[in-house]
Amino acid sequence: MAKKLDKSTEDRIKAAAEKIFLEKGFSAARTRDIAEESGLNLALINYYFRSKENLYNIIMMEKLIVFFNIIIDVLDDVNLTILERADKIVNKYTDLLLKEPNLPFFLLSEIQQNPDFFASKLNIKEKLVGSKTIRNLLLEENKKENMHFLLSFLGITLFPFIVRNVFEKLYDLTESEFSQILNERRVFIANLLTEIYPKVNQLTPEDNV
Amino acid sequence: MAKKLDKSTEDRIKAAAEKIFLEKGFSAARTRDIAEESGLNLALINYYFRSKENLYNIIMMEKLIVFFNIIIDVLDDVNLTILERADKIVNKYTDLLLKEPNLPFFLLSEIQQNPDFFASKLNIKEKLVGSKTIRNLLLEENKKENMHFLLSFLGITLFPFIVRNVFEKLYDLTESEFSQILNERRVFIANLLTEIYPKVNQLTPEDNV
DNA sequence: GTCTATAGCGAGATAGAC
DNA sequence: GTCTATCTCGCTATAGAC
Repeated sequence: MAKKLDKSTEDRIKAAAEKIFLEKGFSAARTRDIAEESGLNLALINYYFRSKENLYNIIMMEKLIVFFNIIIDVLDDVNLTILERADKIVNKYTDLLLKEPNLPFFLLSEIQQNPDFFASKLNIKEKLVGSKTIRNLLLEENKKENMHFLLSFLGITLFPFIVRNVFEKLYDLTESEFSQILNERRVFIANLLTEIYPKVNQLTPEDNV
Repeated sequence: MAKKLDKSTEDRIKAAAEKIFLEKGFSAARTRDIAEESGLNLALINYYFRSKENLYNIIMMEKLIVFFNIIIDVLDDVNLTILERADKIVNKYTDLLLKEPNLPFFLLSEIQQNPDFFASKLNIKEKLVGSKTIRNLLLEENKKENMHFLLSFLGITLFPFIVRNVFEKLYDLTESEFSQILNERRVFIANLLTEIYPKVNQLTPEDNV
């Protein structure tokens, strides 16, 4: 505690860049926007980070890690049942994405533009696909069913955050009204998963408690 | 039939622009890319469409209509039960998005950058929120539950197309392998909806058959 | 380390020949 | 209508004073 209250110049640039890149994406973001947002000077961005692209990559890496670690950290926690793990993932994503609404879209656009780079970096792939739970899911005979379940679970959890803007505009909801829906959704998803639990139950025999 | 086999210059530019904009988005797309893709000349883009932005808007409008009409057209079809309508929507989106994988992301990025413009244009909002079925969903006392159901249904249906690249890379799937999963998913979703049908059933009393 | 001024280039748009 | 050549501007990056 009691770290420096006023952030270093480097941190101020990073914070500003994070905001701008997450809002606009790489191409539409201008280094001038970042300079203005940080209250600092254009030249300092290159002094500290060498180039716009380098700064972008640093932020993108950090965000990829934050995002995927939510799943990675919980996936093989054998102290929890599958449903408890699912619940924990839902809650952690809800906490994160209420704070950083632009995050899913930011990561998607990066992966969209640069899929091979995404696959090779950060050994996210190894950690995810190498996890015991995922291996169980994918090595079984009903691999396809498991893939559908995974897509559905993540869809139910993440899709509302991805289309947040669309729904707010279509239904004239304020940000805080939609935030409330997203908060309530933790329970809705938990109930939904319980209802279809027999199905889940079949899918990961080794892991169930 | 027997329309001109070789498309007009205008159509060739539009086709090329569609491809490039859907791949790269507005900012990253260059008019030079579009010229090259069409096999035509840079100057012709401005001759026919006046500006990059104008060309982009034309394409974006068309795509918004195509995308939202899938829901709008089926929503109030009283000849179908709610489940049959859901099924039809799933199948129509699957057909469309197998052909145009970049479409959801393209529309999302537009709405992300320009939410107010999206809301005001094309009276998509009026058509969607004005539909009898949606009004029933939203005017009831259990409005919140219905919103959750809608988010879940669309999430299960559309999310796999949105994260297509991510899953292909993480699980080393070819395009055609994932296409097969998406095709099989029509049935998976139909079954899932049947399982949770009692819930659906409560939600739209006026409409059920 | 921080700033101002500017170099250098890439991209959209257009003039003008055919 | 279609092309080549070019104008112009806005952006990233950097030189150089403090």
